[in-house]
Amino acid sequence: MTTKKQVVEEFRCRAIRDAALRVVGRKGLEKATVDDIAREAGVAKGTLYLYFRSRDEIIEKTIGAAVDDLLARLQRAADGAGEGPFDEALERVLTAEFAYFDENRDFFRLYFASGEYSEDRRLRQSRRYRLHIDQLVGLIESGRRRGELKSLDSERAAIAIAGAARDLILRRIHEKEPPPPESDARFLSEVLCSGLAARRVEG
Amino acid sequence: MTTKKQVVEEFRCRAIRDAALRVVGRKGLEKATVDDIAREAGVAKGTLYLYFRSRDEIIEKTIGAAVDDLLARLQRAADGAGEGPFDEALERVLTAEFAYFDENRDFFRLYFASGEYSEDRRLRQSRRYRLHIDQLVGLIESGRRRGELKSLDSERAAIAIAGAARDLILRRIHEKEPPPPESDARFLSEVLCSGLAARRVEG
Amino acid sequence: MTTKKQVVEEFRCRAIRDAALRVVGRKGLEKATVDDIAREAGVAKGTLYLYFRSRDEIIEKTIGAAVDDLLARLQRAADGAGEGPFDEALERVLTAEFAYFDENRDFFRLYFASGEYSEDRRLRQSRRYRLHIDQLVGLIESGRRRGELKSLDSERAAIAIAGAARDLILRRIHEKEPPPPESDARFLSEVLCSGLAARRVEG
Amino acid sequence: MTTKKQVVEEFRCRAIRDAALRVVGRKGLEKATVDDIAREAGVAKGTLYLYFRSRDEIIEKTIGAAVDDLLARLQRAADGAGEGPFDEALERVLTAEFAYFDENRDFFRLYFASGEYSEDRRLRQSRRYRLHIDQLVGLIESGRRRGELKSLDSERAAIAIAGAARDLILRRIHEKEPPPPESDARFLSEVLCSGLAARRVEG
DNA sequence: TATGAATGAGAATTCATTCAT
DNA sequence: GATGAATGAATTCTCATTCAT
Repeated sequence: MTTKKQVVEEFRCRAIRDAALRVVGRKGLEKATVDDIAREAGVAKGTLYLYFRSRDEIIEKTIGAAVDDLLARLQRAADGAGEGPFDEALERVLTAEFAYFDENRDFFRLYFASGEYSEDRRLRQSRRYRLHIDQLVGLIESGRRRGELKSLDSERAAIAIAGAARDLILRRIHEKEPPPPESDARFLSEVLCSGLAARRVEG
Repeated sequence: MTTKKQVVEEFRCRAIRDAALRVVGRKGLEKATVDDIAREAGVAKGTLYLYFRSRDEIIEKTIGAAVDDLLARLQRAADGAGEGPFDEALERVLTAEFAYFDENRDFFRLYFASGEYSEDRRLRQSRRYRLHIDQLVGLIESGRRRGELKSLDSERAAIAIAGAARDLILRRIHEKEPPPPESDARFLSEVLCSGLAARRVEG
Repeated sequence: MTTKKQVVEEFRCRAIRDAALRVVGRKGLEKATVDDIAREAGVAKGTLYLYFRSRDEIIEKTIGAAVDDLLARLQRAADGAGEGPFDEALERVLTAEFAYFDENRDFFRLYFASGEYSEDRRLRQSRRYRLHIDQLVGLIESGRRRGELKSLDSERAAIAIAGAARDLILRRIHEKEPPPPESDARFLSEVLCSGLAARRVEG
Repeated sequence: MTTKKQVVEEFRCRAIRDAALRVVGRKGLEKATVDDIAREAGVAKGTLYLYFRSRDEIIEKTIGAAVDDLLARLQRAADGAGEGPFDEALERVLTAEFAYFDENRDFFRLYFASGEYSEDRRLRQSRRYRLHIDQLVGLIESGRRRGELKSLDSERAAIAIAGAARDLILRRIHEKEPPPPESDARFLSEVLCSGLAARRVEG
């Protein structure tokens, strides 16, 4: 059973993480101070330490929860696309990803900031990146099983897709008026599926 | 004429930047202290301030010089590939990029770290990113002029290529025994040129 | 209403200023470090920064508060002397000034130290000096209105009085056994009122 | 005999002191760095240490030489006035003092800065202040011997005169268009000789 | 539980002094 | 003698963490 205590605890934790997300989005990962987060959350500094062991844990869990959230969305997009052809499924997943970043610039900044090197953090975060990659691998594998795709190293392909998407997101963020998410998603999906090369009739 | 003083100055600056590069690679962008850098460079803390105005300037210039170095290498790879077919030129550029990161794990870490969000820093660094993108745009445009490539938004394509390469580099770094640079380069070049989809005879 | 928080804040600020006063008295204006002041105040260094923005602000406010304190005392002395003859009023003001410095050697040192040249500091402090001068001008003007004094440039006179008093204070500080404040006050008051010249019957 | 070496040495020392005087006048006693002084003097930093043992010695000797210079001028003014009546002699000395400061704003700043508290410095400088006071004492005593002045504590009087003059100088410095030196000198001389009080026929 | 004042280790920066050239 | 690059101790300021209320 979930006690009232646990409910309150979870509520507070989320409020703090949300505040941290906003502050990190605004000031960057290392520049976000515990003071900033407490003020943004509307609680006293000491309170943070009732729910988290350290500043690092706040940052860690904030990034973790945000990435989990993104992955869940992408998963839903991929799942819903379960049976359709690969290129449409991919397009849908990418659209979900682009749209998510458009809605969450703060999150985006944090997401990229989280790439900042730190041996410890990277190791702890890499599990999430793996999940993201595994989603894409699953999508590719299922396309291959249906004969839609070439036989290829699906993990390498997944990584390439994730990276290409990431940089397109970066561009979207910097642009005053980014194209609709669907546009970038279709573009990338097409390049990836049919390539850049002009079609030649296969001998 | 280049005076002796200027030579010494440039030499010292480079030594300090090299030290900073190693320290940042080891400890991360924000964790690298002025003490660390001085110790690594084998000079006194005050000496750093003879050549740089502040810690921030050291970091800035270190990243800048390293990225310039990479871009110059990539440019050489692309230039040398001037006349060849697009897929080979792309492969050569990507090989150069992958090889560079293999040789410079420290730099790699710094390069990704430099993605850390900071409005100021990002803006100042973005010029270099643009140069990288422009290189790829040039490559694509020349492929298109020769009729090798479809008509497409070459900037979007360049960004996607850069991102895909970046994440493959990431994987290389994490792997104990990454495949040779040529392998990843050929893989990505092929995916990008001819797409993931199984070949179907058109119409 | 004055909240408890404000009371505590004011109390702490005063304690820090008092500590700063002692340290500056002991070590001089520029030699007084933040560490010194914190130690003297019996608080941690960081605490100072909860109440003051910078070392400079501590010094500034410390001098300012001390001078305000002196001016208030002198004003009380001058006010109390409101109706009496000029020479007695002046004597009372000077006695108050001398006595104040006797009680506050530290302050005295700081007061003179505050003369240290610094365009900014001087300008900010000059308001207080003006108040001091204005007090004396008021005293002189009221003496003139009562026909006790010659018609003269009362501001120049006030400045001369302030300066003369200052240097007598300096001497008091250096002497092992200075004469009672009343003695110097009477001396200066007499010189200023009736002059150094032997009396001649005016033809 | 004065060797060439000594001539060069004295020349260099003076050049450095002059530079120090200007820098201190511009930046204040504690803010004037060895770098500043060397740059102003047009020599290398190390050179300063060939002629002075430390920064402190430079400051010390600079102040000392400047004050000696002033005292010599005042002495000349007082000497020249040897036989005249006291009030005229005093007026001449004060005129010389005011004029000197008008010509040397940098010096003035330094002179006041030198009042900055520092037990050591004060003691070393006090000899010069004594000389200044002794000059005035001499002037007063000679006036008394001629029956021009009341019988009074001539040292106290000398100190009061010095202080009054100092603050009038301060005012001159701050004013855009100070009155001619003679004006302030006459004013102060008159106040001091015949007092502020309206003349009453002595019963 | 919640608070927020206090802490103090740690970071960046300055500058008097030295010393190899 | 003269130089000025190099030094590193000393200084100011920041901020994660604690703890008495």
